[in-house]
Amino acid sequence: MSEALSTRARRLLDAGHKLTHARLTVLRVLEDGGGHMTSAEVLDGVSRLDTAIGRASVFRALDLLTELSIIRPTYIGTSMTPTYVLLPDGHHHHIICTHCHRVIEFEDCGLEQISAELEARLHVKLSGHLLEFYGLCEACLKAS
Amino acid sequence: MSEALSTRARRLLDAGHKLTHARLTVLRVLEDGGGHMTSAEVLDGVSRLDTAIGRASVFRALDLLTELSIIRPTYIGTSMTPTYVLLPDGHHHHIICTHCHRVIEFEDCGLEQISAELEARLHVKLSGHLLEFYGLCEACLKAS
DNA sequence: TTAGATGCAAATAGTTTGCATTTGT
DNA sequence: ACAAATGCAAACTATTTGCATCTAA
Repeated sequence: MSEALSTRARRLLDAGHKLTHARLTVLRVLEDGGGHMTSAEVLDGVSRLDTAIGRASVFRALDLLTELSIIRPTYIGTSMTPTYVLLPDGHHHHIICTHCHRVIEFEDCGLEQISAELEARLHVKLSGHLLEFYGLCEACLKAS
Repeated sequence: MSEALSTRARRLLDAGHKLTHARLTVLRVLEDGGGHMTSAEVLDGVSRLDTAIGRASVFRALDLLTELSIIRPTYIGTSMTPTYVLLPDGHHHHIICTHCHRVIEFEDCGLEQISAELEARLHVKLSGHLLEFYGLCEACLKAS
């Protein structure tokens, strides 16, 4: 492990967790996959890189990454299983079409200010956020 | 059904769905429960009101309500099962403590403006949103 | 060195399904 | 009247667990 640590790997370390092969592999799969993957896709990607990594470790890694606000499980569509979204700089924003379940991502929107205000007012320490809008995408809007 | 329809019931009708006993009961349980319930809690509340309502219908109702942006499944804590949140006026905002999983709700924050801007720019029709912040609550912050 | 993390496979539990029957409109 | 929704219970499938072993720090 002579190479520089990725920011996310560093956050694991800083929080007192070990940088294990399983965890780093899950992280890599999420990053390569664009950070918008179901657990099944992550499991698949991981075992493609290394058959020896167990399913349980993948779930444990996903839980840990969630705990650290590095990823966030969210529901897209009707499926009962979540999609994990990377929170690149601690945040993420998207629109979910409630009809075709397409996801449209968009850039930031000045939530830092709200975040700072909440921290001051409620005495909390915020590390990230997710903003989801629901509605009809252009195509479904036209079709309706 | 001579009484006035609740706004939410009306939305079901308007979308072409029937106002069945099962659906209305699920809605009522969610409303009475404060709109922050796991599927287990909803199932429990429903069968408390009417034993005859089947589990499957509850899940089907939750799916439908989600489709209509009346509720939104979200992950609190580490549990694999979602918590359903009512989107009272189409939106909801909360802070989730990543350590103790406490949920702190807060009031609006001027997202209507962003919403309008996105609608214009992306040609979509938005019906609601959910804004989640992640971080440490006051208690966990002090303890750390 | 040693607490923490892993892999395995069995156990669990939450959700979905198929279909005959009932219900809302 | 009749399409839509229901209840049932069986079938599924994703996730979790317990534990002996291994490994990162």
